[in-house]
Amino acid sequence: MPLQGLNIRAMAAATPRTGRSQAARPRSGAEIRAAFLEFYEQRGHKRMASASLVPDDPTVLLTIAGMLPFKPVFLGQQQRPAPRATSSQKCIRTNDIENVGRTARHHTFFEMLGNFSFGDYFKEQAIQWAWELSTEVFGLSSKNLVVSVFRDDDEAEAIWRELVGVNPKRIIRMDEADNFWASGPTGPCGPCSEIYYDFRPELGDDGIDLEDDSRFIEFYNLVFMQYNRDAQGTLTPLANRNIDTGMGLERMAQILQGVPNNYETDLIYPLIETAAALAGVDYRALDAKGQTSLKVIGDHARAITQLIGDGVTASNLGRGYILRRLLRRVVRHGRLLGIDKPFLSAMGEASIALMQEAYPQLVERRELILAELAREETRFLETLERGETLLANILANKPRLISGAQAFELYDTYGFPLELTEEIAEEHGLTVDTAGFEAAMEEQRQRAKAAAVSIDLTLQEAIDQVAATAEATAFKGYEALEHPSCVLALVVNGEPATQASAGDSVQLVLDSTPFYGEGGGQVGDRGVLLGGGDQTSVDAGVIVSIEGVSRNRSVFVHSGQIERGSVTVGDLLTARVDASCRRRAQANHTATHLLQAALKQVVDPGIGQAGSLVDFDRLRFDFHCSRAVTPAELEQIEALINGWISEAHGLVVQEMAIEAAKAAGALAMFGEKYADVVRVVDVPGVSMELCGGTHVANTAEIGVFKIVSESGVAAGIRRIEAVAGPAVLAYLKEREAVVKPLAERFKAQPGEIVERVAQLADELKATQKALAAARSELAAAKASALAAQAEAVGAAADGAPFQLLVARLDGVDGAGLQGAAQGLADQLGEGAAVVLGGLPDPVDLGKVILVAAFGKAVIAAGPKAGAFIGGVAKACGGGGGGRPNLAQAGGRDGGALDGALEQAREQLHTALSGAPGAGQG
RNA sequence: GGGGAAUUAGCUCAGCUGGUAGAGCGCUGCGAUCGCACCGCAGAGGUCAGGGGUUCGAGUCCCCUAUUCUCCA
Repeated sequence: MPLQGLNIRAMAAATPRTGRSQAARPRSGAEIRAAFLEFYEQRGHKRMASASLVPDDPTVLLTIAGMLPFKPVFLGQQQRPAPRATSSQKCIRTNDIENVGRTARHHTFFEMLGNFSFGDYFKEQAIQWAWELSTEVFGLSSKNLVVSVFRDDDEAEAIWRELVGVNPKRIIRMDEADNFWASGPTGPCGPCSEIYYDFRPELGDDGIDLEDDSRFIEFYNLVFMQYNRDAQGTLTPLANRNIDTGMGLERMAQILQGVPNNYETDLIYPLIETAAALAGVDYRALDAKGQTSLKVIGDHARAITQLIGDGVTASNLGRGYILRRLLRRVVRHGRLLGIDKPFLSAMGEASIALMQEAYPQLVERRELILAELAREETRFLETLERGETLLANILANKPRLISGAQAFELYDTYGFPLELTEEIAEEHGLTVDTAGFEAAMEEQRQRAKAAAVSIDLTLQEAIDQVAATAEATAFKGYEALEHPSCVLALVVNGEPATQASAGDSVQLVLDSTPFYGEGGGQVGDRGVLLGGGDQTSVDAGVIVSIEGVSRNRSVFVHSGQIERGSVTVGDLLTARVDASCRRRAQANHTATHLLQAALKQVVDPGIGQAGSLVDFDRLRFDFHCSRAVTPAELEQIEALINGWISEAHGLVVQEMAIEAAKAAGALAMFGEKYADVVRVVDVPGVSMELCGGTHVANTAEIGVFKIVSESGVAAGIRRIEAVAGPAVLAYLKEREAVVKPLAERFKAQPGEIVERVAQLADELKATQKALAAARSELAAAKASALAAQAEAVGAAADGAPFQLLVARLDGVDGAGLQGAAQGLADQLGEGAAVVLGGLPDPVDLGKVILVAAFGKAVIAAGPKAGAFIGGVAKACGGGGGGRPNLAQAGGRDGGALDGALEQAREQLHTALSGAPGAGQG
C-alpha cells in the first residue's frame, strides 16, 4: 500500500507562487515536457526524439548533456537535421554522485529540455523566447527571476535590459567558470546566459549572490556559440553562430510543484513511495539520513532502468561499471532502510511504470530490464556475503582497529563497501582507519592515472584529425569490387604525411572506395591499391596491400603496407578488393541473417540480436534467449538454413525510408541508430533486415551452413558460432586433420574413436590404480621384512630400548617409501627411528629418495626427522626436510646412497646411545 | 587502459613458513525401522583451471594463458 503523506497533486494545487490562471499552467513533469516541446515546435523547431544514453561519440561514455547528440552538428562534422530543433534528452551524470540525495537537486539521471539553432536564429531571439516561455507558458513571475550574463557580454545584457525589460539589478555578470561554454580546448565556444528562480524575492535586489542555492535555482542555460578558439587560444567569430540551451526538467518541476527538492516532484516521488513501502517506513517521518537513502534509491532507480533499457549491461568496465555502481548503491541504501530481501525488480517495475509514457521502449524491454536487475542484485548479495565472512575472520583475531589496508583490501579486491565495514566494526566496538583507506585509494587512483597517460594516443589522434576534416568516403563496394580512387590523406607510422614509400605502414583515406569498412559486425575488406603505369595488373608500379578497413565517423580508413613504389596525396589509384575474401564474408553475412530467421522459427519468435560478428572464415551470432538451444533444435536450424540455401532465393536489396522499411516488417536492431534512408536486405519469404553489410546475390552462393558451437555468453544471452560457404571446407579440413591421425593411431574407424578413447582412458585409470596398489603392497611387504633388522640401541625415557632401523628399499616411489617408513615406525613403537633410502626408478639410477620416520621418544631424545634427513640427503647431492616425526628428502647421486645410509646409521646410533634417557631405568 | 584476488571431490569451502590432499553437504552400500524421516557404520568420488619454471620434492613459490570476481580511470 502506498504511503500516505505527500500528495503531489494536492501540494502542487496549493502552491500559489506562480500566480494567475493556474488551470492552464503545466504542472506535472509530463505537462512541462510537452509544453516546452510544443512551444518551440510552434516556433519552427523540429522535434527530435531523445537519443540513447549510449552515445555515438566513442570519446564519451554516456550522454551527459542535452546537446551531446548534436555535437557533431555544432562541430561541423554532420549535416544539421533542420535549422532549428528541440528535444527532451535523457542524460546521465555520475561525477557528483556523492551529492545525490544530500542536496536538493543533484541527479544521476535527468532530462534536459533544449532548443537549438544551427546557424539560424541567435542571441536576441533565443533570449526573448526563453523569457516568454518562462513567464507566459510556465507562468513564472518576473519578480521571481534573475538572469546572469557573461562578464564581457554587453550584447546579452542589453537584450535582457532593453528588449525584455529585466530590472538591471537582477542581471548579474559572471566569469568564465559559470558563463562561458566550450566543448574542448579548441573549437566552437561562446558566452552563456542563465535564468535563475528566486525563492525569496522579498530579500530584495541588492547583493544578489547566485551561488546561494538555498535562495536561487538555475533552471535555464542559454549558450551563444559565436567564436572558434584555435590552438593558441585566439577567438575568431564564427560564420554560422549557434544556439544551444538546456532547461532541467526536474528543476522546473520542482519550481512549479512547489516542493522543497527535485526528488519530491512527480518525476521521482512515486519511486520513493515504492521504496518506502518496501522498507515499511514513512518518508516524512524519517530522519535526514533515511530520507537521503530514499532519495538515492528514487534517483538511481530511474538511472539504472534507463541504462539497461538502452542496452547497457552491468560489468566491470566502462558504462557497464557505472551501471553496476549505481545499482549497488541502490541495494546498499535499501539495506540501510531495513529492506532485507531482493527489491530491485520491484523498483524496476515502478520505474518502468513511471516513465513508460515518455519512453515506450522501456515496456518493450521490460523482461530484460527486470532480469538484469535481479541478476545483478543477486550477484551483489553474494559479494556482500563473502565480504562479511572475510571481515568476520579479521574480527576473530580481536584486533584493536581495522586497518586502512584491511578495509581497502575488502573494498578493492572483494567489492565490500567501506560503510559496511565501518558499520560492522562499530558493532564490535572498533573503528576503521579511514585515513589509511583513503590513502590506499588515492594510491590506486594515481596508479590508474599514470597508466592512462602512457597509452599511445598518437596513432588514433592523427587518424581522428584526418577523419574530422576529410569528406565522407563514398562507398562503391555494393556494385563494384574495383574502383578508381583518389588519395585524400595519408598517415604514416601514426604521423600525418603527404607521401609514403615502400615498406611504410600506412593508413589511407580515399575519396571513394569499393572496400567495405568494418561495421555492422562485418569485417573490413582486404585487397590492394594499384598505381603507376599499368593499374590493372599486379605488375603495377605501386602496390599497397590493404589488411583492414575501419570507419571513423563517415570516413573509411584503409590500413596496410606499401609493397612497392610510393604514394602521394592526390594520387589516383585503382582500389581492388580481394574477391575471394569478400565472397566468404558475404556468404557468412547472409548466413547470419538466415540464422536469425531460423532461430525465430525454431526456438522463439521473440529472439533478438545481441551482437554479431561476420568474419571471412566464421560467423558469430549472440542473441537474447533465456535457455540453451537444444542439440535437436540446432540440427533443425541447420537443416532449415541449408534448405533455404538449396532453394536458391534471390536477394532483394533496396534503399527506402525508415518508416517504410519498418512498415514492411524489416528487422531493426534495438538501440541501433538508423539514418532516415535505410538499406533493406530481403531474402523473400525468409528474412528481412535493415543492414548495411554486403551480401550474396542468391542464397545458393552460400553453398552450405554448419553450426560449430552453441554456448552461453552472459545470463540471458546465448552465442552460436557457425561457418558458411567456402569457410566450411576450411573447417572440415581442420577437423579432418584431427580425426585422421587419431583414427590411424588407434587403428579405428573415425566413428569408433570416441568409444575407443573412453575405453582407453578407463583402462589407463584402472591400470594406474592397480599399479599403485601393487606398489604399496610390495613396499609394505618389503618393509615388514625389514622390521626384523631393527637394532635395539640405548634406552628411552621409559626404559625400553630405541629401535634403530636404517635400510635400503629400491623400486618404491616417494609416497610408498614414506608409507613403508611410517608403517615400520608404528610397528616398532615410540622408540622407533626408521630411515629408508632407495632408488625409485630402475632407469634413472641417479635419483635418490630418503625418508625418516621417528617415534615420539626419539624426538624427545633429540633427533628430529626433518633436520636429520636433510643432512643425510646432502651426502647424496640433494636436500630435504619435513616434520619432526616424518620427513622426506631426495638427491641426485645414487652411487652415494649406501655410504649415506651407513653414515646415517652411525649418527643415529651415537645420538641414541648417548641420549639423556639412555642411562636411566 | 591499470591494479588486487579467485580457480582444490557433484556442491560449499579448509589446507600455516614447500614434505603422504581434507571437512561439511550430497551420492552408494550396510545397519537400525513394519516403512519413512532422523541416526550409526563403511565406501566411492581429485590431472589441486591449463602450460612452463625453481627445487631432491610444488595444491603451496615464480612466469605465461584461460575463465570469474573486484576496485580505479
